Amino acid sequence: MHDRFRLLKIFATTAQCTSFRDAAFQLGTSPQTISRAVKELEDQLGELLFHRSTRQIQITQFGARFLQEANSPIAELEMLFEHSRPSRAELYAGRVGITAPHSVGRSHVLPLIEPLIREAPECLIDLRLEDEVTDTVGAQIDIGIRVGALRDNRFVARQAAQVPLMVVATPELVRQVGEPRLVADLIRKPVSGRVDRNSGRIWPWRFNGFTHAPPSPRFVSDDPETEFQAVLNGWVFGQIAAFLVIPYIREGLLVPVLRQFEPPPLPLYVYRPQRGPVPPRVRKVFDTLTESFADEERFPTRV
Amino acid sequence: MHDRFRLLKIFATTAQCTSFRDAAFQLGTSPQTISRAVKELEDQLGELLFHRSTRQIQITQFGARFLQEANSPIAELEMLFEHSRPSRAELYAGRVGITAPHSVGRSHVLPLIEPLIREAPECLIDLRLEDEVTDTVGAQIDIGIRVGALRDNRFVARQAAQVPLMVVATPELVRQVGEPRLVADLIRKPVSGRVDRNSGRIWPWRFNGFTHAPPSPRFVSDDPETEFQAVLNGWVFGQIAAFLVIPYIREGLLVPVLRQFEPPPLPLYVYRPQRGPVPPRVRKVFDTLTESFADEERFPTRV
DNA sequence: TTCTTAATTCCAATAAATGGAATACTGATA
DNA sequence: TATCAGTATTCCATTTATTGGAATTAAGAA
Repeated sequence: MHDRFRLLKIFATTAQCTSFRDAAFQLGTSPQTISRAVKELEDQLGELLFHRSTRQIQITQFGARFLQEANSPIAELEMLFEHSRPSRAELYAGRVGITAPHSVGRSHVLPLIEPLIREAPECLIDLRLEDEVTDTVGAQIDIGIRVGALRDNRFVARQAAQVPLMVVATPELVRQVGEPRLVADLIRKPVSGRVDRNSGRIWPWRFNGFTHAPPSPRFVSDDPETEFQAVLNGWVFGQIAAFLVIPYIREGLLVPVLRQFEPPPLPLYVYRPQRGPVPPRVRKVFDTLTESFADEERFPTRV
Repeated sequence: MHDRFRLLKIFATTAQCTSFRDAAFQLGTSPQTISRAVKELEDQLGELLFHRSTRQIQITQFGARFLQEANSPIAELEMLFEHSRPSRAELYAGRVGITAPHSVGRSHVLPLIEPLIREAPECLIDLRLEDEVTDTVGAQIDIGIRVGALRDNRFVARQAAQVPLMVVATPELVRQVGEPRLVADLIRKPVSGRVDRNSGRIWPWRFNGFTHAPPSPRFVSDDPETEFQAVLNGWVFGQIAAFLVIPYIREGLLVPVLRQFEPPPLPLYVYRPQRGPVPPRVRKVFDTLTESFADEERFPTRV
């Protein structure tokens, strides 16, 4: 028996009992175990703890003193484990690190977690917006949100929503340059392009079954929202995530075009690192996020 | 791994290291063990303790806080075991319960342990004088002293000295009634008898190869020293333990008779309960006692 | 890209804990 | 006085846990 804490626990309990048998019953074990544990503790301390006959046990003077000294550490250690395991009041206490792309994070994650902040005020949300996927380990990330395929298999990922890509422009722009009817028509229209921060290359536009690299974009940025702003300004056609454009389409500020060529929607993943236990607060945020993303009201995927 | 203390110890050590491998080396174990222990602790707490990749480990925010909280209990528990194990200064601190017959205890044990009390002032000697052997368990006895055979085998006993039995009387009494030349002569002399407290019967005198029950003792007591006092008073012949009479013989206050029939000396045992560990102070007293009893100066066995 | 090193998992060997049966013993009772 | 009931302890076989080597996976450097 090498578990010092258990040894102490057994000793402390036994000290309150009239026999080893009682102690065994209270601890849900056998008298043999008690006998062995007390003996082991005695050997470790080099002192007798109980005078014992078959009819009675009596704590030693040393044992009584040791019991007094042991009580505090026992209690402290128990507190350490009990207290660290969150109880109702602070079940959700602690930090939850979230990483998300700027586009999703600023406009949607924030509103989504608002009820959560009210419901669990003990919970500190640390939302880091970054489009590059550098959050593998060092960054203290509990939950990640990404649009598109996840290459890393160390995550447990859940597809929470679908993100259609829509080619949009302002009604004015469409009136000026005409509405494209085929993808090939885009060649003659002003279009935007987005630069992949990692590779430095311009992302090709996606369509149903094929891709189309804008040959001569009129505006290029590495930031989706900046690109979107260019579209809103009426400068260019852009292929933009549905959740960004749908509110504007509904208000008539943007019009979608080439809808029959719309590509399969991109998956939106909510994921978390696979290893280690999942604290309740993290699970709570994770569940809240996935539920909220599935809510068409909060996260529109259709016009 | 159920040893919470070890878990904490591993965690605390690892928190100071740059890798699990380092921690394993410091703790004299393998990286597997570290990995498993940290994982186990994480599972018990429901929280991640280290962010870790193959190249670096980084303690979690929760881990850092937990480390702070854990430090005190770890230290306390270590103190409990370290401190309770006596260190130089108070190696001999604590109580030593000794039981001895009145005759031996009052006159000889006290002087024998005198140097010990000076040498180990931390040590509390609790000397209980009782002739009956009732000190089996409840009485907090660490060391016992008995003259004669020990029936109980639960003791580890050491024969520390021999106690010859001598038939003595005052020179005056011998002059008055004549010196006995044969054991049978005792029938016509005044003799003492000692009552066994347990059985209530009078002990027979012992001689070399036979015993002799005093047929008509002139004085009887259940206390050896009272009996001895009667002899000193010149009332009777008595068969008395050598260590009591020798000083008086040397001063000429008593004379031994019938020496050629002297029985084999009784063994004097120093013993201690077999079970449980032997604290240094008990061993110290035990050794001091056995050594002292073997010292002819302190415990005379020959005239 | 490949190479090196670390964390982790798997698995078989080793070590430890467990509880039933037997033993030894105490205190009480007939 | 002898027997009985109840307890601590030891022994031993079974079960359980721990350990470290080998293989796997991954991250950072060259």
